[in-house]
Amino acid sequence: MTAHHRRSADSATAGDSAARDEAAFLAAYDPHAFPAMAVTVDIVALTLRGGALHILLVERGGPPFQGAWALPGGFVRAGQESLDEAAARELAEETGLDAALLERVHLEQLGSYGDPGRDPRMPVVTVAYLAFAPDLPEARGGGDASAAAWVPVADLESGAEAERGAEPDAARPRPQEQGPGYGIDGGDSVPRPASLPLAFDHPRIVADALDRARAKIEYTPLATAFLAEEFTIVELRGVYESIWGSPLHAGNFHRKVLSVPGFVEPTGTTAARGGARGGPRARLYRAGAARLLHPALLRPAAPQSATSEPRDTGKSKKVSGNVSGVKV
Amino acid sequence: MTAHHRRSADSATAGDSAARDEAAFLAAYDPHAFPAMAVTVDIVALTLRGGALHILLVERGGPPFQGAWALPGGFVRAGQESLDEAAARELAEETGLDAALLERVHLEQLGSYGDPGRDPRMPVVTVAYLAFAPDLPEARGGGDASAAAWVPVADLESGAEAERGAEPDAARPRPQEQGPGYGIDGGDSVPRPASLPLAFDHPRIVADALDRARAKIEYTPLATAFLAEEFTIVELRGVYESIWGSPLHAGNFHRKVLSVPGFVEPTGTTAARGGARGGPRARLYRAGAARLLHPALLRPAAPQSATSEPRDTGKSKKVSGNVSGVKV
DNA sequence: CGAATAGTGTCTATCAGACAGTATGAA
DNA sequence: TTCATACTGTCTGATAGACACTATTCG
Repeated sequence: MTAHHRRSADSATAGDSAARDEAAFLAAYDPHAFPAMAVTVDIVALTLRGGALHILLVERGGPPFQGAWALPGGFVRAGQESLDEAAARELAEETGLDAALLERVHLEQLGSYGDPGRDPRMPVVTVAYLAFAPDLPEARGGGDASAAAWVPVADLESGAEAERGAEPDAARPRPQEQGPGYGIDGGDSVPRPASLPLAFDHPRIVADALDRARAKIEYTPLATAFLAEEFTIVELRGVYESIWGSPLHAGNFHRKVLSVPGFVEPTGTTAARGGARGGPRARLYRAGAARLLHPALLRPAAPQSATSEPRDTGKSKKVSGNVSGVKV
Repeated sequence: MTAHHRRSADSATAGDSAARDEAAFLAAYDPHAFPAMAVTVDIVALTLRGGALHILLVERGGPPFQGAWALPGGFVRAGQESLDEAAARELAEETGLDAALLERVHLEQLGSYGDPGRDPRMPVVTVAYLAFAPDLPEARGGGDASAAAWVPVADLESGAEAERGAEPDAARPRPQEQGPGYGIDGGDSVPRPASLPLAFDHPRIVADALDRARAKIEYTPLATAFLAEEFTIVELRGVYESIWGSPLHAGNFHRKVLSVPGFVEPTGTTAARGGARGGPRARLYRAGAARLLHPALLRPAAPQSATSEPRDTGKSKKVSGNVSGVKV
């Protein structure tokens, strides 16, 4: 990490190795001796609206990829903020949330992307972040002309109507109540590239983010980050079904959640109403203290194709072997 | 991500929004309109030597942190290589391996670190990588004066004798055959910062890498990356015991490994000799085709402290909430 | 031979999933 | 009253872990 390497930096002070005073070294130090490139953060912010998984996107106002959708993000303020801080700042700017609501958002680093040519203008490394948010008010955009909107994730992965327009949320048939909320990508777990025209390499970042999200709610209680402070087990099941894209057995899910220590804790109260067409009032729960689920809530096994190769979080490859399609 | 943001870039061509020709846009484009910072890759390369987990480190030849150990790494060649390629290149340079051996190394991205002040010279973002390697020949160093060596991970996490010297592998009591190889950090899963003086924020990177490694071998067959092409079940168990730091039940482990489809496949041959002090010749196996283990080989449950909070891979936090000690 | 080791059989507690059953409350 | 719904009971198959046992081979 950093610049501890014998190349440019240390060789610049090569004959100077006896200088024990690091302060003096740093005072005489020339930061421009290092190669530099642009560093940005990009946020894959997910939320549930009307039982369907949505992602926060912005519309590009200028080239390249003018008119296409892109992940919200921006430059890291070098030397002034950490990567985590930059991501939190960008998310706040883009959503227009106040501190109270942002408090409930889960934000974690997803990975970095730096292929040459991923931005046609110049070399850029982006550090992608993944955010889980409860249902938020409409995005306000960054304050200038660019539009920010919550877009159904299904529109990104369902190939079809993506081509025609890609207008903000309001301009398309909102899947507000489209029956059960599950069905992100039909359930097959092989990550497909997004088909709605996303700028840059954002399709891959989104695909990686969804993989991570699907895996993360297996062994952490982060599914609760999509819900209000108090929620019912049925609502929690809806989160899993929306993100995994497949229905779960109501009874078994209920018992399983209650059996995992620290996952949820009862509030003692019940929902104001029963189900839409009758039924008892569901009990309300809060998120528990556990940071990890033991035992985990494993996804229903994907229809495995002999040699399993379903979910995987994080890119990986064999070094210098053109294995698995990654050129080295 | 990238530089799709309304700040410097797009505003530089603000009145120009009718310019549909992206080629023309890019020709007239000034890359220096973007803020830039240094980007490096750092490698946490792990291997097993004599039943103990080792990490590849280099000794710093100049300030800052002169004389301290650091992770091998270097600058990303902006625009010329991907992050993965940069990591593979640095690993090859540092280990002096030829392509044939590098072929067997597993390399994956770990995460990025960019706190302000992590390098006293200037702002640097590093993209950390995690590598699993079979027992490799002695590191050769980068070709110049800096020393590169495989250091027992126990020396980093065991507080004690770390202070006194931190010489390369040969200069200290080699734990070549120190009984069973398990015992990285005594078994408690709370990640402690490394105590051998590592430069920069490398202690945290190493801690994150070990967490990732311990989790990764649970649900992937990557433990085989630490072994030769053909191996016995007992050797495979040694990998798990060394990385998890606790002994496993030999019989149950044996049956479990063979029951996971695609984990290992028999070669039909047996080892040349039986155990050191007698016993049948063990059968030899190759790595199978599976990329994920189904079901997974879960770690023995850590002695949980009521509200479990053991293993966790990947940094995470609540936005703008000073929760979990991460300052925002 | 004696002892250590590779590998297997068996028992038990736990867990996931299927199914059925009960009580509640909106229409 | 009807019927969808929240929640619980029970059974079955799979799995993890503990223990015992056999067979092999080095010293």
